[in-house]
Amino acid sequence: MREILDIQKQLMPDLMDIMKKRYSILQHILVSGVVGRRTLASSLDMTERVLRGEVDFLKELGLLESDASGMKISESGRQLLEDMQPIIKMAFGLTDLEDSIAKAFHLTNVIIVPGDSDTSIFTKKELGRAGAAALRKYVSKDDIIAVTGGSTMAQIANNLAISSSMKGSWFVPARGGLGESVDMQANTIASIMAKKTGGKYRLLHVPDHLGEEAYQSLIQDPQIQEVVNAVRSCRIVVHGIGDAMVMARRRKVDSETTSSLRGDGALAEALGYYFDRQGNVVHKMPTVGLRLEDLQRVEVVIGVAGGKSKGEAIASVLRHGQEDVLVTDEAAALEIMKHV
Amino acid sequence: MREILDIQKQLMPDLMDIMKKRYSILQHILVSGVVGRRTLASSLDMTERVLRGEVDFLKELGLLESDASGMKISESGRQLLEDMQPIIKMAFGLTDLEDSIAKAFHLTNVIIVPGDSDTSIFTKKELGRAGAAALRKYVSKDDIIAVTGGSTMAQIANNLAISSSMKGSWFVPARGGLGESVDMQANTIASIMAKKTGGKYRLLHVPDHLGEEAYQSLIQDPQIQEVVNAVRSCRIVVHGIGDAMVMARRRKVDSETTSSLRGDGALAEALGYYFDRQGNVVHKMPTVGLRLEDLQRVEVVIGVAGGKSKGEAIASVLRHGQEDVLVTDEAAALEIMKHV
DNA sequence: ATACCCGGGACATAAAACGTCCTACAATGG
DNA sequence: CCATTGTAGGACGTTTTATGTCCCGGGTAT
Repeated sequence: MREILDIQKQLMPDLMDIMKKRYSILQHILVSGVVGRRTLASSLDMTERVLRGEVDFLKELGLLESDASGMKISESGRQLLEDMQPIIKMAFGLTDLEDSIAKAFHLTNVIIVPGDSDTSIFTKKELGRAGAAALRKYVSKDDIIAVTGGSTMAQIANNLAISSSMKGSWFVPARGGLGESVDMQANTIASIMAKKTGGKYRLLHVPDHLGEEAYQSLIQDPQIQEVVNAVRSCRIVVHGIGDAMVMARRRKVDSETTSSLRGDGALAEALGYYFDRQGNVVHKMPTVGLRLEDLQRVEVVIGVAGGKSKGEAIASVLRHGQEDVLVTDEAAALEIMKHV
Repeated sequence: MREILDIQKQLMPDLMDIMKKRYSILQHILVSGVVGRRTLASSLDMTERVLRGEVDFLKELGLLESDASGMKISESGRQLLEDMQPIIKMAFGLTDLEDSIAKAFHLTNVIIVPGDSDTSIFTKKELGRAGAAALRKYVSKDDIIAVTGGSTMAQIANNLAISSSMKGSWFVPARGGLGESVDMQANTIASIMAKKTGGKYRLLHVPDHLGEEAYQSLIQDPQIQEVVNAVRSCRIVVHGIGDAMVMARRRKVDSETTSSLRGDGALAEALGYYFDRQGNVVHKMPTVGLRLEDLQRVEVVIGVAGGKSKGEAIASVLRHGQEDVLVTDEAAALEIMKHV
């Protein structure tokens, strides 16, 4: 049932907008009884002429009638409106959630896919598709795009396709080695994305668990420096968000640091930084690349994460306030709303 | 499930066309493997430029990829196409039926609503809605519209609404008294339609079972003559189609005529004429108004009838070859196709 | 009677769609 | 190896559509 709308959305992204527009016109006319064009236009926040176009169309379809005293809904229009109620609720329930989250955390765009990535592999794939679509929407020619690792990011990479708008783009890992397994590393993701889209890539080969001395000499290396500079001048960042403890375990962080994290109330992880409930940074991984302060200069920061278990973590990162776009799933979104 | 598509068809018929267009483009690309714009355009019967617009759009959406050697479908495009299969079939299965019937009987337009009017009152209402929509589509200012009686026609009248394009129209009964009950009479239907649309009407008051002498003097009456002339100069005819025997019974035709009808193989009735399987007229009701030969001059003849039981009758009338537009239901349409 | 709001006509303008042609490039077949 | 064919994509003038902005005659309520 909902599936059918999701499929149609893929083929005609503006379908929902048109549907909602026409529905709300009819809805307003229904509740108003008889109403005039100008009155209706201002109450719907449309220009008169645009409304007129729609109204003429709806009249063609026999969904509303008009005479010199104004417009009113026809019988078939009323019936249609009634039949549409459940569809509208289904279709725009998530839209309302998106708007709420966007407003609560001052984001420019929120995309929610139905389901729960924790329990459904399909939802996870869908999250990847939506993430890829979001990236495609914001990218422009010759952009530098910094990406992180993780299974969600891997899904996004999976769903990217060759595209002329990304042909000149550079994909780079946002940060160096973070101790992830190879196929989930930022380096891997960046190269896959580049291959899929026809773009180019540069990698940051920074071994994990480097001593301080070796680390210092490494970051002096001109090659490394060049990539790091590219990363810090990126226009777009796409990153995953994780639960702090889960990430610490996955990255085999030593027990001392782990207990320190726990003590500081670390909840979330993103871009190698650990955040507490209030969105404060309580720890950062020792590696090179994009620093949190660089984000202010980055034009588009896209966070992608889903699953009920990650809801609280996502809320923490959002509270830190550097995100522009969030791509998540329904289950996580509902959790996020509990923490506003 | 199908409901949602029907609703969308009502609210955004234009989007459904777009959906079909984009689907068939993807479909063609899928089966062609790699194909070029010009080749595809001719095989889809589109101009190159229009196809190009769509293709650019689909590329934006990541549903297809293109390089110098041609276009091919992307993985998400292939997946989408698969997911859409049932939706397209549900949404446009009837469209294919419509085309087949239109072609078989040389009609300019066929409209099929889902369901079976025999068993579902909802389908019957839907048939009325579709009939009203068809009439609205063909009517222009100050037309004379001749209508017949019957329950289906009554449903059409029900679904008409006030409309500026019909304000100057005249509604007239196609033929005089045919022995139907009052609320299903052509006279009644014509007056209801006029009231609903804001149009005007003239009636033909011809009592049933009139003697030959009285009949002759009646049709000499100037008032009657005037209406009859109006009827015969109508631009649009909307009529029902019935099963011959059912109609004979309903009109209380005497037993002699009934058995003669049976002997002649009368199958269908329309406009007071009885037709056999081949579409030949085998009997006509003795009354005034539109004659079958007048139909040739009528610009738009719209036949409206549904229900599995009427399928064969509809096919008979269609075979007579005077129809331009047919509005029917799925069950009848399937029966009709058995008689091509 | 009057003041107001109505739908709908009109028109200039901005924007989108479209038809048409061209160019550089890849593949294919001799 | 080259000619031929088919490809995407750029360019540009034209047509169609969408939109903003008025205005007018006609109902309606006060």
